[in-house]
Amino acid sequence: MSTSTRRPHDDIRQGATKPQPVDHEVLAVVLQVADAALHVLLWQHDRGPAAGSWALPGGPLMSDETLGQSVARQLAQKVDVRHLAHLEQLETRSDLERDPRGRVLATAYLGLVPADQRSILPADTRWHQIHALPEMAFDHASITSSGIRRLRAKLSYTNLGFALAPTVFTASELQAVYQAALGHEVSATNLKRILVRREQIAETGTHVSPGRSGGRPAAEYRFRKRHIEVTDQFAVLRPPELPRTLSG
Amino acid sequence: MSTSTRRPHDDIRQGATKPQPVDHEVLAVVLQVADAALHVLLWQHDRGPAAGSWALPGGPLMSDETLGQSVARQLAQKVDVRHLAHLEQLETRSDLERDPRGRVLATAYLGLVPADQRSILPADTRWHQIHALPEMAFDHASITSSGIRRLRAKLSYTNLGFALAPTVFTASELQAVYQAALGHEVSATNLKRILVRREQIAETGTHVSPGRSGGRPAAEYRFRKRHIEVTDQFAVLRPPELPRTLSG
DNA sequence: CTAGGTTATTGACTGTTAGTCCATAACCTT
DNA sequence: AAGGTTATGGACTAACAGTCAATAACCTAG
Repeated sequence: MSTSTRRPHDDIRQGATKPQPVDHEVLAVVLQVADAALHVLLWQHDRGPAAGSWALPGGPLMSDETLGQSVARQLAQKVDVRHLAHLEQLETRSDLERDPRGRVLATAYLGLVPADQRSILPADTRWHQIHALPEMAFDHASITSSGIRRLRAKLSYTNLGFALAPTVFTASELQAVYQAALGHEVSATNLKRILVRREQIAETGTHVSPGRSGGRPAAEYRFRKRHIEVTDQFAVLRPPELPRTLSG
Repeated sequence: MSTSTRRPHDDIRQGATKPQPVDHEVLAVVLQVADAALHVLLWQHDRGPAAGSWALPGGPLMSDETLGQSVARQLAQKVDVRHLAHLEQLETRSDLERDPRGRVLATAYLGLVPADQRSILPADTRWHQIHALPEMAFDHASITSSGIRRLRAKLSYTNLGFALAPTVFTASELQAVYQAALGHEVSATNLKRILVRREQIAETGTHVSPGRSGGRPAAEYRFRKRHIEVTDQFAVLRPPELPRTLSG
């Protein structure tokens, strides 16, 4: 103990290396579907060791804010944060060499913007297709991959689609969003049936105004919940007392 | 923008709050099944503001180690780390008030010990049943809940059972492990069939030596992989070109 | 006004996965 | 040998997912 006030625990062995405070930054992998492709928000360094390369939005953690507050504050400089339908913590990177300027821990977040939101971006900021990424700073490419992997996994067993789809959408539009996000073909028929059965989406009762497509007007749907929930369907080996559905 | 100096890197505006380095600690939620119950490893504070209450193993991050190295090093003081069959990052907590001694970020890990490993513990350290937890320090109870939630989810859609079960086990033993970890009844017949179909476990060809139980000798199994893998079965809306099985 | 094009929707059919139950197997002890 | 105990496998059902084709509801061209 002694009189030092800067110790997480009471009893710290002194060694060659000390538990000294470390710089900490926040980063965000912000994803949106547009033009049938998944995009990530990046901004371009104009100086420093990574000048010219593209980086995830973020910046240093301030002393009086939580990580969540920090990422929201810093994202606000790049995109309208009111457009973010979802924001969750992803992981914390701690490689000693991840930033050549010195040791910086980085906590990454995953943010999702619905496909119908149009953001006004600063001059140094752009959406990039995930299949045509530019040269990226530090470990940001790797962090981006983590974010995409997390999104794809959660699309399968949660209702996270609400954060990528428009508020109201047709089965075709939803299919296009999932297809772009998952990176492979998706059947609109099957997708709609699965999400209705899981009670993630419901018909609004309205239809697309006829004449726009030349075909039959499509029924419109919306997600029933706009916060993340895990599909219980998916929970293999569920408790025996719970009936799987209300039927029979 | 323009000449504004509020940029995440290179150039930091000085304000009321500064991006000053912050203390960082590592914590571990180490879980093991024993006596038909899930247990978590805790040690008891003998001084400081949380004296008497129980804490997760961990401690301050040193300046020359990654978070993963740090948690391994600190866990070694409480348990034989060679027993850990799995260790993964869980989340980073950043509440300003999580530790009354001052601001400390904490990155939590989830560690798993197979049921047949017997650890020799220090005097201040004990396994606690998760349904009979003592008073816990700071936000450690909440972090423990996160770890348990993560374990239970991953037991459903990954082969993470390998990290809780003994190397070789019978269907009954596996059922007991899953039942304790999941916290509800599990059918041994169904469990074995599901894990065999997913190709997570396979028969060793051996049987339990007769005479120990009075009944028919049980066949023994082992997990085929001892690193985590996601069940592809579970991936709803999988790519259409992939056949689901080899049949047909 | 009708024929044919386009998109959407529904239902039928199939195969896979999971949950339950019971008969049988393989050991034990008395 | 009978009866107890634990393990195993098969039968059955239900739920879930994937595919396809028929039909519906709009359009435009002629």
